[in-house]
Amino acid sequence: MSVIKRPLTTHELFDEFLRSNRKRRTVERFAILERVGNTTGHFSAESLFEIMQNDGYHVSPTTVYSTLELLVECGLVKRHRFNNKASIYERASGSASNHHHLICSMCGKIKEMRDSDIDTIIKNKRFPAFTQTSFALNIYGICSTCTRKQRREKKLKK
Amino acid sequence: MSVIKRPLTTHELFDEFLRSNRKRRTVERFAILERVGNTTGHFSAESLFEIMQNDGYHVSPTTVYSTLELLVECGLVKRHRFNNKASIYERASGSASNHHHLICSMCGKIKEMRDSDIDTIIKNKRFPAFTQTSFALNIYGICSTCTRKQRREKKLKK
DNA sequence: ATGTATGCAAACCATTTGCAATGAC
DNA sequence: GTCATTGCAAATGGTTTGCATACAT
Repeated sequence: MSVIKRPLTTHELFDEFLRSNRKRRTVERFAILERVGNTTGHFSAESLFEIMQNDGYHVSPTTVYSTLELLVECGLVKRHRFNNKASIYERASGSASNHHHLICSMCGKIKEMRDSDIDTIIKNKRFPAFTQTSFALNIYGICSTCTRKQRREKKLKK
Repeated sequence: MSVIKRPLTTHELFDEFLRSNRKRRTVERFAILERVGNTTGHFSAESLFEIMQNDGYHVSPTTVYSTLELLVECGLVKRHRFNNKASIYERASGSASNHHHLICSMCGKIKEMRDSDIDTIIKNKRFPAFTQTSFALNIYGICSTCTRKQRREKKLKK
């Protein structure tokens, strides 16, 4: 009997999640998880669907949506609703590399940002009648490109 | 000539915003701003539209949407996209009373939370090539009601 | 006078739903 | 065998758009 502990793979985590919630472990669900595992940044339900198609793997959008919901539920994927209509997803890599988003109010571009001070202070906060599991921090502002654009436009007005 | 400074009213702020952006100061826009000023918590575009109707003031949903966008643009209103499909708005009261949201992942209920330590650390953060104007912090977790519900359900399973 | 804003209806489009067929258990 | 899941097509619903009319400038 092995006592060596290694972190569970995402496959194992998802498997266990499905098992313990009496949900079925279908090939589609694991095929989707696999493609999610290959993503590096943000992706939409639609782009994930296209990735599957390009791989020659047939799944319906319906299944992509429902599986993404499960993955969000079990914490393997994060879902964001920035300013566009479509939801944006991303892999929830280990909690160590939690990151936040800088969103330009002018062009909508999104950059990632890490800050352990912020992480620590928020994670250690306790709230009455509420058990924290995670948090999302979105910082709005103007990116340097748009700042320059703004300056140019102001000059023209004068 | 008066040198006494008082904070501008939201009406004045909006007026100035419209002026300087060469947008028209229509009665509808100010009528909507007035109703927004009477709200206390979260509201949707639809509920705001209904408030106007109940007041006997005729505006189209189109105008409500476009005016809300202007109000968000000039910082008088905040827009949130939590987990439902509809956007949620709220008045952006003075920056002093900035607040954040505790969102229950099970029932979706949203509570407000204030924390000056968190505010300070985030506000004072500087980012490369990005000028911060505001931020939104959403904390996810389980509310006490749902925690109790969870415990009951686990007992039943056994 | 000029052209933006309004309001209606129609379009949009990401997501959800209904339902028959499939397949995990 | 049972019943959740899949996949298609159709529905949903908040939001946006097109366009004629009204009105701020």
